[in-house]
Amino acid sequence: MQSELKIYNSLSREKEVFKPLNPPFVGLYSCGPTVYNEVHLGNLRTFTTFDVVYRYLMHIGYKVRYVRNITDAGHLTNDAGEGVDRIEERAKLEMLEPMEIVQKYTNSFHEVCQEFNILPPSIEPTATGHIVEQIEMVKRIIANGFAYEVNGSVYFDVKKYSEHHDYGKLSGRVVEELLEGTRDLDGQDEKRSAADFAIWKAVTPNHIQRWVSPWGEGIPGWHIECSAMSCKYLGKEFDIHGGGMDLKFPHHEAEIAQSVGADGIQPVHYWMHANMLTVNGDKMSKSKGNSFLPKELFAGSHPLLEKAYAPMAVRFFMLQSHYRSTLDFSNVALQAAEKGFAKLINTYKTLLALKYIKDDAQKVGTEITEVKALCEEVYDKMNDDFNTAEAIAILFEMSKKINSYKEGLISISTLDEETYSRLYTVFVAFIRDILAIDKEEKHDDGLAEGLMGVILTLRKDVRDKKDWAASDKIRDELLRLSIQVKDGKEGTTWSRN
RNA sequence: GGUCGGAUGGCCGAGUGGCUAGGCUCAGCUCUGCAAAAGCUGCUACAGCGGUUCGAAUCCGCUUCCGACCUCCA
Repeated sequence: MQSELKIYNSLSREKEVFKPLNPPFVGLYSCGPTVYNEVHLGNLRTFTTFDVVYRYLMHIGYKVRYVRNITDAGHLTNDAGEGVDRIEERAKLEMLEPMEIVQKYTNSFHEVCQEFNILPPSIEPTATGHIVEQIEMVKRIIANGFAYEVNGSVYFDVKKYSEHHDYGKLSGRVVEELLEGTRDLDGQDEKRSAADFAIWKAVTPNHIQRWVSPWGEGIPGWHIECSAMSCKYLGKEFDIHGGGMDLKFPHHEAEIAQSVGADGIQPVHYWMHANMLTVNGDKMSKSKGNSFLPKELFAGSHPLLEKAYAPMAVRFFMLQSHYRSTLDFSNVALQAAEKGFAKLINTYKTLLALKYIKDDAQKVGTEITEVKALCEEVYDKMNDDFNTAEAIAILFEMSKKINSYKEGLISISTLDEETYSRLYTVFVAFIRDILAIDKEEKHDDGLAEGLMGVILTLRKDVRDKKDWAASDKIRDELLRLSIQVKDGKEGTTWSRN
């Protein structure tokens, strides 16, 4: 590949050439789910985005340590005392221990990831497993004078911090406005300013999740876990931090402040933010009631869904847009993607079965140049801030070539061996390792293969006798079982619809 | 209200100061006993109004509309 990898950095609002701190190693952190509930399709878009980032970085030769956390400590929905702890709320609802809730939805999350072909990260740390690290970090922030304790809770002092550092630089907030924007909420009196946020929170006696700290029993603040865990596993300074756009403020902004407040070092070199999945133009979210679960999608069991969709078709649908654009979900869009996806996968299978025939007499320079160019362009597109949409467009160009070789419309010998092998390698790598859309659906054992072999042999007999009625009857009946028979020049093949 | 982002052909969705996005749909053709698949051809768009420029959909300004964040959120 000729081009350098460029990443759009939310911090600078520009695409920057990616320069890792310690090549060939790359530290990648992305915010994982809070496991009080099932993840929905919108959540999955972000995880898919960073899965592709992870896969691509590895593909181009980096040794990546990918850390994606699990938030399993409950956090109050606001700092002002009357906030709800969603994990405990859920625990009461399901009459389970908070840790049972956490385990249940962690398991479910992992299952969904697997179906979506999302790789497990290198390290998947939990917030509750790192209480000590979080407490230590809070101590360091207090020691540096950027936090204060009130009634067993510790708050980050945004005003104090902003006297020395730029709070709001990631999300484009103006500190003065944040500090002025005090809304008179009850129970907010503990905080010196409305902009301050809890990094340790005292809990009421009936709260189930609780840990001992120097400030009494309580729970860690939401933002501190990512700071503490990224620091522990990737260092005080690391390469890439990702997450959904909706985490930019306050979560990521707070992370920067905490890390700088504790250690005086800007933690992240490249901030990446994945945009939202929308439904009829509105952000998909649980509170808006327009979200659905992956399992509903795969089963087609939701009023918004006209039919069931295969996980890989949905993954492809997401990858057909750029991660920084919003992507609008709709049945027509998904069905269009489904067809394009099937086309690409058919080409992939064709390619795996294709045989290269070397014949130097048939070589055509323009064909070789064209195919070589495609192989380079597809990397150029990915190097341009992981533009999967454009990369997929190139794959479709390659697809036309590959199908033409198969159909004999273009002789495969127009390519020299090196170019053909390059095409093969690149196409397979993109489908299988980078976009990772080749996961076969769970089907039966080899029985179908065997039965179809028998049926097609018998059908060939009647076809040889030009008994088209019998031949078509077999084909029509199989079609009713969603099996498509294709009579090609090289014999008959079949596929599931 | 503040901050930021977006408006692209029948639909989805990239991108860009002048050169084909791509997919889906539709029409036609080739191939085929017929289908399916595949290939080819056609359909040429960038919200509106100004400005900069030899040239803008792409840069600047204004207008309209939409969204995100500002509270838990991927």
